[in-house]
Amino acid sequence: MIGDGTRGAVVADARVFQEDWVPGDMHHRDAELNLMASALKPVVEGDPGTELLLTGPSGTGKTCSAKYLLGKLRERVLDIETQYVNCWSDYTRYRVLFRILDGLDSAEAIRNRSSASDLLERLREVDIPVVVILDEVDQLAESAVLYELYELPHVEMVLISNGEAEVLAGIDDRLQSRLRTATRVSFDRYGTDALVSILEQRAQKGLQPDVVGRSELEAIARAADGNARNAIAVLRSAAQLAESRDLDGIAEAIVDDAVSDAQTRVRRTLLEKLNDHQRVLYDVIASDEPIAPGDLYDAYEETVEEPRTKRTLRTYLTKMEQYSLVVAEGSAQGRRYRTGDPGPDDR
DNA sequence: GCTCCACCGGAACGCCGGGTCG
DNA sequence: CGACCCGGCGTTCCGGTGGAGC
Repeated sequence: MIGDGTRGAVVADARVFQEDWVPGDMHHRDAELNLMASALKPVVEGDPGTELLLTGPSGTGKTCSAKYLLGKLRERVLDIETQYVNCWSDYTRYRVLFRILDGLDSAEAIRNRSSASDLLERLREVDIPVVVILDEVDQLAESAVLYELYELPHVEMVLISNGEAEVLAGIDDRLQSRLRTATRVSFDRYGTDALVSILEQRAQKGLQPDVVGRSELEAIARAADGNARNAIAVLRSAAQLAESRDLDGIAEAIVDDAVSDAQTRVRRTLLEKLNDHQRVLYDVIASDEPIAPGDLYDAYEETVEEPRTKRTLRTYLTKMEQYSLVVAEGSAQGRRYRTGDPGPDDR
């Protein structure tokens, strides 16, 4: 097998199970896709369209639908650019603009000493329509950039967030009122049947023939609670577990193990994103939960050689809370921290 | 070719207002 | 009310970078 080291007895193409994989045809999101397509239609004809605002719980196909639709758009339209930005990792004005230009310009056109204003100017000079997906837009620290992008007539924004309130909370009034005309599309959790059909699609593309049956997929779908991302992650874990155990298929008995394996994988991935100080904080909480803020800082201070200040720890804890690695309960003196479960719910 | 310096983004952090529990 | 905690905001510091001057 040339150029493909991913084949095994069970897994045929591991790429299908990666989070950013976009299927060739979307299932169960026809109504949402139609709404989105009609909002983007003027853009294709060179007119400004209305901004799109996609909301709904995680794992309901918001990102996938947006990427899918923009992919289709690029197939049909020559003079259009699309770009995906995840505001979770690119949360500053500079990084958002850089990411957008990154997909448009040749890389060397962006000099490292360019300021954010330079980048905005460069984007202003682009002479074809640009459709930008801004995923997890509520994570943006400098939301003023949204207004700057809105002001560019040839830039069309697709904003994605769990809830509308989260988006509107951080942005200034001018943009808030203008976003009232945005096309809103809300995504609901998938039903079990829909999840099974999504899993079937992935299995057909990513697994060897006949290694998993419908009843196993149903078991996985039921465990996923309407969340396609989780369902696919569990299927991936199940396939890898089956392979490592030298089985020739995915039996229902393996599903429970696959669920916890997928959770472990998520947690490990998140923990790897923490710096040393944040990791110490997590370990302190894990070893002595629930723990009061004062005690947490004392324990941290004893462990680390050059401790950060309390103010910085608060910033760290907020971040870890957003990852769902940490849960904070109560307020003021009643505050307690404990470890959380990254998984079904949002980060 | 080398050094110095101006400038950038981003992290750390001090300050402080506001909220809340005991 | 007092002690404690959170988080927004402005400032400072630092590493990276590349151009000016020698």
